[in-house]
Amino acid sequence: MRERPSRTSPYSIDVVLVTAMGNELAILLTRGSTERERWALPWRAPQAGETLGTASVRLGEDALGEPPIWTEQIGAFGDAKRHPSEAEMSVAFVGLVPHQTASTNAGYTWFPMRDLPPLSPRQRAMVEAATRTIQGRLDQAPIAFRLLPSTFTLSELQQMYELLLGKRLHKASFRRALQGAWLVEPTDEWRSEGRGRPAQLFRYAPKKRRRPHRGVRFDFLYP
Amino acid sequence: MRERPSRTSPYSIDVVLVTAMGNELAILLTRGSTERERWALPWRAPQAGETLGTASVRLGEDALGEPPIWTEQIGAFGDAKRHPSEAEMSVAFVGLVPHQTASTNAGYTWFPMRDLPPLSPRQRAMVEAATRTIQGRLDQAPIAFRLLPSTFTLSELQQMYELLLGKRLHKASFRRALQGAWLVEPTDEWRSEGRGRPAQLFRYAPKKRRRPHRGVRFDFLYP
DNA sequence: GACTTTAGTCACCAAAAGTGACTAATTCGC
DNA sequence: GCGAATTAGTCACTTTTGGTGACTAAAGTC
Repeated sequence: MRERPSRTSPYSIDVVLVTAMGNELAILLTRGSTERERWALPWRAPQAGETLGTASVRLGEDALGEPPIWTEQIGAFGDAKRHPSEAEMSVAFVGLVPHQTASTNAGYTWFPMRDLPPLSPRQRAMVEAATRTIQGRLDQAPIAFRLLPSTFTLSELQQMYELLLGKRLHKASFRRALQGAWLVEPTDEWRSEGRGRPAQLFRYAPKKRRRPHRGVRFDFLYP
Repeated sequence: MRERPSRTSPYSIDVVLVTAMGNELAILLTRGSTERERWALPWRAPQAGETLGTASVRLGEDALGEPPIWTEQIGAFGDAKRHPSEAEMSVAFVGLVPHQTASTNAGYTWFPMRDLPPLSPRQRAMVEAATRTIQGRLDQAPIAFRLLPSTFTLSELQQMYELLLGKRLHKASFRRALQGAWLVEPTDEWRSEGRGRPAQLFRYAPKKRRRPHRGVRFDFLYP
């Protein structure tokens, strides 16, 4: 990403690295030295012998010292013109970073998602699409678990889901659904955190389960 | 798509055009004159002043004489190497074609999805991803309605959903869900089709509806 | 020890989905 | 014409899932 090819690259690969910081989601930005000091998502030009997926992983490694724990392609963005590169088009990925490993290499900074500096229109669109991708995959991939430490309390897990979904959940309903899905198993550790009853720690340990067997749901959003 | 740029293009834009033919889904292929007579998805190199989305629509127009009634990006494909173009990477779209307009321009042929000729690995991956994209959007966009004529019987609609989902649905459940979603309204026409009671014709006429208000669903697929 | 705070569970109700059986209206075979 | 077959449309019943408030449990605070 640092070295700029002499000729403008036909497309770029960008990554939206997401982590949970406190009660907020945060994404990683860098200040490109050549791009008028503007903040930008990490990106690079495609390199020979490298697939799109491995390029996105390398971007994460360059920024954090280790690869994101989960990545997924968001899509190709070519309609919003402006981009830190002058590439006509960009392929974007989301990557999840557990909070422990959220220390960055020099030149990279976490920004709370609610308060981002100005980005190029195309990268702004990527951040919005990243949120939608995460929310859409939330019940198909262990996204919340990847953002938590390996053991966690059920309240922490619920707070993570609330953060990712952007809405409050009812405690009993959440736990009932969780139990039905056989996704967590209790450890024999408990954690006392200030006042209140200590909470039992759980780990992510999915078990085989009969596929939920549903019919059609017409969840149309528009009138 | 016909004219080949002198230098290999950095990427291509491909489209998976889908229609319903009889009891099967079909996709549109073309036999590129320069690519060893192999069948391929319609594709073209990016052109100046054209966004990705409009390029995919133009591909549909070139093949069918009119644009697909609905398109959506599937994603960028760069990992499977071989492609009719020698582009390193391709951006793929799905497009829906109503059955009435399924007549093709010269050089294009519909193939039933269950029985496709050999395609390049990358385009094969696109076809599989197109199916997943359609199934994933089925309850968020009026995909089934776009593949049917403007009026249809509820049995035809159910058969379309069964085709797209690849599984049988229960008649009463299907209709109950449909009614709850306020998606169709009856016309005063009936159609008698061979034997059996004539069926009432309906049209797609969504009404405003309160958003279904659900909690978390953990539909994890893997053990 | 009374009060507060957080964890964890329970019971009840409402909504949604699964299912088989029923009635209705037509064509087919005779 | 008439019964059998076929397809459409609806109903009633059961099971499952989700929403919700209230309850008990175990810690800290004063």
